[in-house]
Amino acid sequence: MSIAKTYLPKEAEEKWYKYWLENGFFKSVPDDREPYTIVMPPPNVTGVLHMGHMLNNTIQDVLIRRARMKGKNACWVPGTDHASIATEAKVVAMLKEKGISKKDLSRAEFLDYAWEWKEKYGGIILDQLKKLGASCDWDRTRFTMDDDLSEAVIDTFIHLYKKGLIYRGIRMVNWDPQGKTAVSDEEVMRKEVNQKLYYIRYEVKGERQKVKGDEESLTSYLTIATTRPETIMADAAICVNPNDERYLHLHGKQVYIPLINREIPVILDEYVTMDFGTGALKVTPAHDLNDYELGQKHNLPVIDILNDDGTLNAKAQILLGEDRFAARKKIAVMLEEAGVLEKVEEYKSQVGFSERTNAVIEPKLSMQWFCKMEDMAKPALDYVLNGEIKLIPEKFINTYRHWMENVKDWCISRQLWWGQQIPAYYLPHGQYIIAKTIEEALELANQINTNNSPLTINDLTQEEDVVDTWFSSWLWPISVFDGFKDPNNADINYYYPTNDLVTAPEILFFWVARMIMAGHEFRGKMPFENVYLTGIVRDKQGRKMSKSLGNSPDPLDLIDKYGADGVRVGMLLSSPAGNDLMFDEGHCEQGRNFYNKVWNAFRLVKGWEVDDKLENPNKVAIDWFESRFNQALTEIEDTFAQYRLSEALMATYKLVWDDFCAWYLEMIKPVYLQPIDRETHTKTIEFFSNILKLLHPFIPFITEELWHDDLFGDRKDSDCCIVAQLPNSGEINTRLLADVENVKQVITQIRNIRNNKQISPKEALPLSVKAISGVSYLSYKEILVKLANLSELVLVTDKMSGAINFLVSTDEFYVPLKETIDPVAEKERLQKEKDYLTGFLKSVNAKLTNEKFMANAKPEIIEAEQKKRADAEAKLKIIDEGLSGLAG
RNA sequence: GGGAGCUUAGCUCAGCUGGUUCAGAGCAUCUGCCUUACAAGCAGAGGGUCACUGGUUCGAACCCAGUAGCUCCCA
Repeated sequence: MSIAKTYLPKEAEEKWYKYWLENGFFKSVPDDREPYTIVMPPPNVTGVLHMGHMLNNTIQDVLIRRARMKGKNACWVPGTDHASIATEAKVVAMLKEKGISKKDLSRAEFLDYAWEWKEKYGGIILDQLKKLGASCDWDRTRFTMDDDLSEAVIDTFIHLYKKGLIYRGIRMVNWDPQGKTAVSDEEVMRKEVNQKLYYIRYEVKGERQKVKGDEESLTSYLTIATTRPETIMADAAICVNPNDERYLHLHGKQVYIPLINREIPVILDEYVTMDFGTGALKVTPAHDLNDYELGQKHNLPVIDILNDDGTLNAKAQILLGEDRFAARKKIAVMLEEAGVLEKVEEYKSQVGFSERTNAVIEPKLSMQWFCKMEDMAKPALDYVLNGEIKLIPEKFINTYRHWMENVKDWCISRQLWWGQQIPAYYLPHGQYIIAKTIEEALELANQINTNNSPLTINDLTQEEDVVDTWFSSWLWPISVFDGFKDPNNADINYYYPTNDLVTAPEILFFWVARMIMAGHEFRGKMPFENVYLTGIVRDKQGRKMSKSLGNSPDPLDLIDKYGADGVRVGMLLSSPAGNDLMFDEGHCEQGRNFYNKVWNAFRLVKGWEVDDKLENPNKVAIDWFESRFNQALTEIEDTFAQYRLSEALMATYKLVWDDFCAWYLEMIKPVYLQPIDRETHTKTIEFFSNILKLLHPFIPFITEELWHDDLFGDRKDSDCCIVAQLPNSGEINTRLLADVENVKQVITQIRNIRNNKQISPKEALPLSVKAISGVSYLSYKEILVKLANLSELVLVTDKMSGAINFLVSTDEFYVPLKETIDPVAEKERLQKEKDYLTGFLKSVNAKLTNEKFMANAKPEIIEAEQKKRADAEAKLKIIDEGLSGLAG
């Protein structure tokens, strides 16, 4: 079988992914092996693959493939979450296109449409992950609204309610007027926005008569500054700081709200910042969290002038039905016309946006369901603080702790239909029963029913709201293994707790923390051991990649262009844990170049003819690479253990490109068209096979493709790289490794001489060595002769004059050339080196003659310094000889 | 306003408990090569007052304090 000149990723990717699936290599069932489990953070069903998913899932796939190759029973559970707000918004939009309004549909009808939508589009993102090579156990694919998972959500709700951890109450919530639902604090993104600060005059009651001239007008008006003039109709008071001398005369007064002339009091509270705006704050309890608290304190009425969709209602008295932002513009004009708009300033402030719909969040008072967090947060914090759960990188522990120590109750209700409907049933008089079914609720209701006639099902109405999507996903590591339905089943007992969770720091709180809480609450165990936090994928300018900015490449296009393997390498190359990744297509190119290198190295080896009569001239090279490979294996193992994936990849990259391709293959490569000996050939194939294994987690497709080449002999169907076992590290001959480093330096020096003197690589050069370091260069003669193209290598004991010379370690090398060397330049070079060494020796001596150093430094440090001194002295001696030789 | 973190080569980042020959890598750059595995390549080379200022120490990129700039989180 011959091999193509270039690797064609597309074909290989389709072929091998299919092959892996057919052979069930991704599947996992509990057995005697040690499990290694990852649950995929379920992407949104509405989502399409973006760069963040690419990074996240590449990392998971590398971890899972590696575990599989280490003999563990690797299980990667995929799935999606139902994303209630986002999905509902999509479905509403789709219906709108069909000319259907959600209002005209019953809940059941709407849900039918939603499920239809989910069946059609919900699997797209998972299919896209397959293109990346994700080796998930697809048979385990779960969706947060699957029957079993939904049942788990309802059971959990009931469980927590019974424990007193769920309650209903009026609270100021983050209202999304577009999604028409409350969202949690964590779903509000704050952004700095250019706004306007309106200065509005409120007339002071009983001061009107005095108006004459500017000075007096100061007492007849009170000016406030606000960014939200459309809410003045909801004002309940004006608040000033009691220490503010400017307003002493207003204490106890009343003012009139402009335009509607409603009378409100001036109240005093130190909460008000005197130097912000005018120092007078309009208090609007219904439309601002801080104002609400202030209102509670001062017993102010709550006047809510906004409808659920953000338009003004009858309580506003004016601008009825106008959207809040339209109303803002209009009221500014009205205020201006009324002569009460003093000025308008540009102002930057933080505004909350809904993460799901991007609508500006409206603080709104409403009846919502809450989950108490304090008791659950405590143990969840402990898992992380005592190290049972490791956050990688550790710097996130602080953030985690800060959040858990200041946790607020979780608003879990959403005014939507897509999701699990809250199992609360209202009785005619407003009491409610929490029960799994309406029948159960009815039974319970009749137990407390004081009426003579028993209640019927028709008397009960179920709560309209659904629970927050996170109230499903916090159960994910348990529910995907049916840990609620069947708490003692084989899967949950085997796979739980899972090993690693790979996710983004942005959801450390509202997902990771809550999973830990749920894990503790429902299993008494943490849900995972390690949390690997990836960074945000940003563009070259450091901007977060997003659809709206249009700065994100389509991952599938990238795969098309560079191959899945290339993109995987590209994602991993510059992504240390927890650090943002400045994505650059150049990295994917580097990835492609890398697997291309592997491909070509393979072509070289494959092209060799074997001659059984030949002796093996490459024993040293083989021994060296074997040691080097084992050394690299240890390093790679170590970096993986620390979850430094980009470093592990780089170490592998260098082992393959530098050590194997650039050095080893060059050392053993036969002269063109000449055959190679059997032993070297066999060994090299063995090395190559190990390299493929080591590379597989990073570049699974090309390694599988090469694995099946007949160079490796016949393979059974099940003999695949994906399930091959990683080699164990063998002996490392450190002496040999160190010697070869010297030999490589010698070769580099000679190549340098060629470069400088314009000598062709084809012209063989003689080399003499005066060695005192103990390296036996003759044992590396084959390598030196071949890679430096030497005509001879001789050991000498005397200095050679008139030859180009260089030092490696403390050994002196001479290349006699016909061409005479320039004594001036040579002298300069030696003098420079001498100056440097003299300085260096001086600093070493300074340490060694320093009593405190000798007293405090560890013995091995002192020893090292002594060796430095000896080496420097030896080198100086050689250089001095060279200098005096030139002088003479 | 509160909290956390960052600042090392042109770029992206390593640098473990302060101490191996003078701070490392990859990419990019420069020089020379179409040397029959690979120009998606080969062989070389250059490039850093470790943000700044002080302090601790025999010794500081690393520890401490302050300054400046940046990022994130919370309000």
